[in-house]
Amino acid sequence: MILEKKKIFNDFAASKGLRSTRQRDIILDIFLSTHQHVSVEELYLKIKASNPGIGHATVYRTLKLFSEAGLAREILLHDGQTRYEHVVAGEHHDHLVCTGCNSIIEFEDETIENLQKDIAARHGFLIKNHKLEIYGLCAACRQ
Amino acid sequence: MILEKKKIFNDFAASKGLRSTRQRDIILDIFLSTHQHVSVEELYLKIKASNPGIGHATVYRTLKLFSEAGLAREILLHDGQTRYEHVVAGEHHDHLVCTGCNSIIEFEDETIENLQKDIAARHGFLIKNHKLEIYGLCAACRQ
DNA sequence: CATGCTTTTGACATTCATTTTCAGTTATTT
DNA sequence: AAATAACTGAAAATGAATGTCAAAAGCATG
Ligand SMILES: [Mn+2]
Ligand SMILES: [Mn+2]
Ligand SMILES: [Zn+2]
Ligand SMILES: [Zn+2]
Repeated sequence: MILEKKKIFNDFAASKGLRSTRQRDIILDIFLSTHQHVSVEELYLKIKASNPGIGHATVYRTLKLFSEAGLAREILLHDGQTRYEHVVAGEHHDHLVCTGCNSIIEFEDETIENLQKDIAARHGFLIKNHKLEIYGLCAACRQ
Repeated sequence: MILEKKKIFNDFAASKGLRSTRQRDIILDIFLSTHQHVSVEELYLKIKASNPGIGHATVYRTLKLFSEAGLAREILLHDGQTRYEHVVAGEHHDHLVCTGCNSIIEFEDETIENLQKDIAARHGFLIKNHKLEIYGLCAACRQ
């Protein structure tokens, strides 16, 4: 799984003529060790703990590369911080975002996905990606 | 229509003990004269053209009030600028956003809305609001 | 309509996430 | 090893949005 992801990135890097660097290896390792929906700052702090030398800019730049490589997906919720989540090949999901405790519940709904395709088709629109976020209170926070 | 919206705002202002000011009147007039999805900066520039005195902060503050009053809805697309659109009572729609020409197509789909409610219910989640944005290329930009 | 109290305003400073810059470092090719 | 090009990180810059605060304006009261 992790090796597979590293291979995906290496192949992407090779195809783009990118160099293999210590920083990219470290950032990838640490990104792969995180759970869903890490903010750049969270990741940066985690990286800095073991590798004090690595700078903000490099983390930002590298996460964008992961995103291009198809390893990561950028998520923009409503708190002004960009988050990244792991991409699982062939899978897609959307989010229920709790504004009480900031937790995120993932869901998939094929019918919604298909309806989106229908709507786009009806307008001659070519879908690149989409975001469906439902904001509210999770079961725990409703009490 | 416009008078009705002004009344909604006046009632809201009254209920909140807000004062009636020249600036709020002007900003409301100009907001009501715009079409969908104006960015704060666009609106600010339009306002400044006829009323050079009005400041950025006031425009930001006032748009938030319109939003609270139920006249306007905040929209956060992927360009880092907050936009506002007109709220039509009892109506809701989502957006197809063209990344080629920045145009926005609105759509409504009751089935999607209901499926969202089902999903939320299944997770014991209380919906406050949601956003569904489909990014891609409009018919014109696909050519 | 003068007074006094409270809200509002706007210039300016500040914040905060992200991006840019650029000189020094490092990876890769020869 | 030298040449070349990409990469890095510190610091500065950016840009949207918010906070500050003294002056201005709205509103209630006598
Ligand atoms: Mn997710
Ligand atoms: Mn709209
Ligand atoms: Zn919660
Ligand atoms: Zn277009």
